[in-house]
Amino acid sequence: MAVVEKSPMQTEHGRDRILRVAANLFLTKGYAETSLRTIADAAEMRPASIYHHFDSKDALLSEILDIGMHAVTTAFTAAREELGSEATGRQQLQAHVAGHLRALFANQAFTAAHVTVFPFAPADVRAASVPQRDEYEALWTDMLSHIAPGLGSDALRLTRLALFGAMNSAVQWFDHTEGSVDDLAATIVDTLWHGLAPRTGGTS
Amino acid sequence: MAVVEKSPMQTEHGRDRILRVAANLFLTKGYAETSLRTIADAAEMRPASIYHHFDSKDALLSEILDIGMHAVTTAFTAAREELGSEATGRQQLQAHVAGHLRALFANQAFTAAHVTVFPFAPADVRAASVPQRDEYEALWTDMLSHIAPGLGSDALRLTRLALFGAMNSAVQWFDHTEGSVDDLAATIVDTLWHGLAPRTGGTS
DNA sequence: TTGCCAACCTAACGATCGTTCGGTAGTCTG
DNA sequence: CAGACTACCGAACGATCGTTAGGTTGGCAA
Repeated sequence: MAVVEKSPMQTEHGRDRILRVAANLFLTKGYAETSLRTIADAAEMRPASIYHHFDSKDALLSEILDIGMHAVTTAFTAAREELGSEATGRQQLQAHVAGHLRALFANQAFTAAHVTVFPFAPADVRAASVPQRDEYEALWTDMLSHIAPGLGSDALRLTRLALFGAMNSAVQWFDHTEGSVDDLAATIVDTLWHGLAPRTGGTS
Repeated sequence: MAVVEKSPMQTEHGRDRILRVAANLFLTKGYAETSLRTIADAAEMRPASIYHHFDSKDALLSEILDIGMHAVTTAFTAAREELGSEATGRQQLQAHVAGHLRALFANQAFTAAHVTVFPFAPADVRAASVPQRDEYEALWTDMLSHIAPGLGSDALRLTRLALFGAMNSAVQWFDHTEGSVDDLAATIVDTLWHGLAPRTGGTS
């Protein structure tokens, strides 16, 4: 599996280590703001050594974005296949939100980098990632249009963007070692499903 | 009567022009990715001239962020004062969403820069903007907690983040010269207010 | 043992960065 | 007219950037 599931042990070597520390630095400091010398320091190497594993700084970022988008796409299709055909719309939504969140927390820097780093990535790198991003976006749009068929195209887009805004920001404040990711998913879905309108006769 | 429009005409000079072109460049290309030479080119100046108006590149960014946050904060309080005390929760929400959106489209680069540029701004600049950001965030949290008193603190935060995600992303796809900003606000509020659940039979 | 190759190193390259210094026009004041 | 001030400019500074050239090392294969 390309998905990084190793714990960040000191035993990690070479290529994988570069990828992990670079992803974290790109996420927290930004792409242009992170120099190869900083990456090399964090990976306990010299800058030149990075070029033994990657063609360029751009290629390194490109691979990081690939890993991240692959992780969430895999999570999405896995959630879909685990759902029975009799699942309600809300159950489908919750399964996919939980899948996205789990992928987000399991591969933090790789997936989260898409939110913050992508917009400012060099044009070449950005262009290479666009098809994967569009594909993932389409998966969500498709699912949402099925479970909420009454929504217009603007409302559909806004719902997706609002949902992504809530999910992706969670990585910045939610402590997944304390709280349950499934509970978080339930809260997100619950809020989005019922809306803000005063509940007339809700249970619990 | 003299025309007092301050549209971004070619007649714009010096300081204001630097601010506007820099804000647009920071928004589209990123802070570190935009050099002072690029800004100077866009403002039809030489790089050294910028230092006649601003102490440093950081100071320039700091002022841009200030302008943007001031615009949305002003829009928020203006919307609140225009509301009568008998306004429903939904009317309050809609007025503030419309205010935020109008401020966003009127000062595009300045306000939008907060979304994309702020996270990677130099630590000093970021620290200087944090209080204003927190203040604006608190305005929304406070309002949301009043119009949806049933929400827990996590749900409240998620609602705010989802709302911001929807509103702030609009700047990237909504054409405010064609569609009405008020209609957009209505769509956002409608979606968030009623939720995704199949509507039972309520009137508009 | 010899040869090879992946992994890493030191040292330096040219380019670009933010910034500074010392000017020069134009305009307003007295 | 002299002086001051605003707005801008040309040219350069040191620092840092991504990148490359040319080693050195250790382990495995034959």
